Amino acid sequence: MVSVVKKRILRANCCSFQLVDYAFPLLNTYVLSMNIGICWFRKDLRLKDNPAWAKACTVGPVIAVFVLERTMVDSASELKRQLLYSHVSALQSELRDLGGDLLVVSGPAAETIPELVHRYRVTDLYFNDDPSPISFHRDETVIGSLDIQVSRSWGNLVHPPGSVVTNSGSVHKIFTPFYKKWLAKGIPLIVEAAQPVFADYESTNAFEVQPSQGMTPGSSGAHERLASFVTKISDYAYARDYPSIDGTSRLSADLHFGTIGPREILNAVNSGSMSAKPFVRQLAWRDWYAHLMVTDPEITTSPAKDIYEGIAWRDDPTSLKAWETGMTGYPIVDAGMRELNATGFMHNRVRMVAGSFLVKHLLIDWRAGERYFRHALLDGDRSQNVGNWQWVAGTGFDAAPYFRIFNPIRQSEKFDREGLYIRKWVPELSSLNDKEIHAPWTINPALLRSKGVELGLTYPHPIVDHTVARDRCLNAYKSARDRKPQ
DNA sequence: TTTTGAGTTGTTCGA
DNA sequence: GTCGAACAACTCAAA
Repeated sequence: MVSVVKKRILRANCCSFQLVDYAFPLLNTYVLSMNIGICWFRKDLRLKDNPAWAKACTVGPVIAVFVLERTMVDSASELKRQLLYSHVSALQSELRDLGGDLLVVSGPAAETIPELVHRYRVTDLYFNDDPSPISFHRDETVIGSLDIQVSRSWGNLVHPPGSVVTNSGSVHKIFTPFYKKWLAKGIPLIVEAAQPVFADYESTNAFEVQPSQGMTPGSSGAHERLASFVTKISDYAYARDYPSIDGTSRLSADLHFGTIGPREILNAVNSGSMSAKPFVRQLAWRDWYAHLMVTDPEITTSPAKDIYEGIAWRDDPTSLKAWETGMTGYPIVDAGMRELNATGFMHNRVRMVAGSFLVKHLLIDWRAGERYFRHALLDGDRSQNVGNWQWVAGTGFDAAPYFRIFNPIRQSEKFDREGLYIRKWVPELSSLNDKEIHAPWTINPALLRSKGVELGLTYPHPIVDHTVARDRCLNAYKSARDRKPQ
């Protein structure tokens, strides 16, 4: 489906002519020119609290652009792709309500942006930066091919990278001191955009949007989710640990796509209050992981702590597949992976358990898990995903110590005591009682059969033994540490 | 420069 | 069943 929308020409307020030094500085030749800006929307699919958009609106006629790149499509699950498309469509509607439009183009940004700059005689490019080195490299390439003004902002973090540092100016490697400094800076003001003046351009749709499944897309959806979370934020500290309770903010995908910014969230949750504190702390973690990736881009693909460079990861595609598909035989792990595959979301507590299981029980490289999560999670974001996987693997700054190995059975008993979460996502075990459901292999096979469960047939045998896997993991990490004495 | 205290989310063992 | 210690020293941050 390709719909072409002819744009109204809006020139009424278009009076931002100015004298600029143009093309021949040595001759000191001034010509009468007009600024035309592109606001390049990426992971900031909103108009409110968007510094790039706010700046773009102050200068002259503006063209709102979204570039759909191959890499974006390839690295995302079908669910994630559809969410992206529906957020982009929502932004397009918002812009149309303002009398403008979102120009959606397909192709590598390094080609499409320069083409647009040429076609519309663009003089200024605005966008919000992304902490991922892959995005950064792309942006550098785009900028390098242009000879126009470029304005970059940090729109999706509370405080920009480099602004929260130790007394000696370095980036914190421990979270708590970072958090204290971050808190002390307060909440930055939210920038409001002026009424935009749109340049004359046409929009085409580069993709088809499926009717959304439950989740209201765009900024309005994000604000609905925020409003609903605000009413129960005082329960967050307790409720967030229990996967059968809907106690988390469910704002992670909005933060990833930028349908809402963290500063707006901080304002809405009354961030100084005691009840908001544990949640605000999580937003600080988000900033920290982004800051670390900007200063230390290598952590995207290698351990932050180099003593762990030599861990002898196992190459085991069969186990990896079992993990990905929720067939490990550990009910809490499988429930998590199945929730992920079905919905594009996984509860935070279960992410830790499932992540730890892959890295420590299966001894599979955290990068394999990082790739899978980033693909499948609607909120899958490079800086956040890498930060959290390095935390789980124990290889990150201020990460879990290597000997802290989650016991998937204990975690299940503790945080899904009644098996509600497991029964929802692993229905073949739903006939088991609260005691039996966490570790079905410990139950008498005849009893299991009487409840319609036969291991190896209706549900897998556990692919590793907890105690054996735990020892194997400890040894693997220890020998990596021994090999790299420091 | 030296010193001191602190460090997301756990598990296991033995008293 | 409950409790404290060990896990393992190490790095970081700030006084």
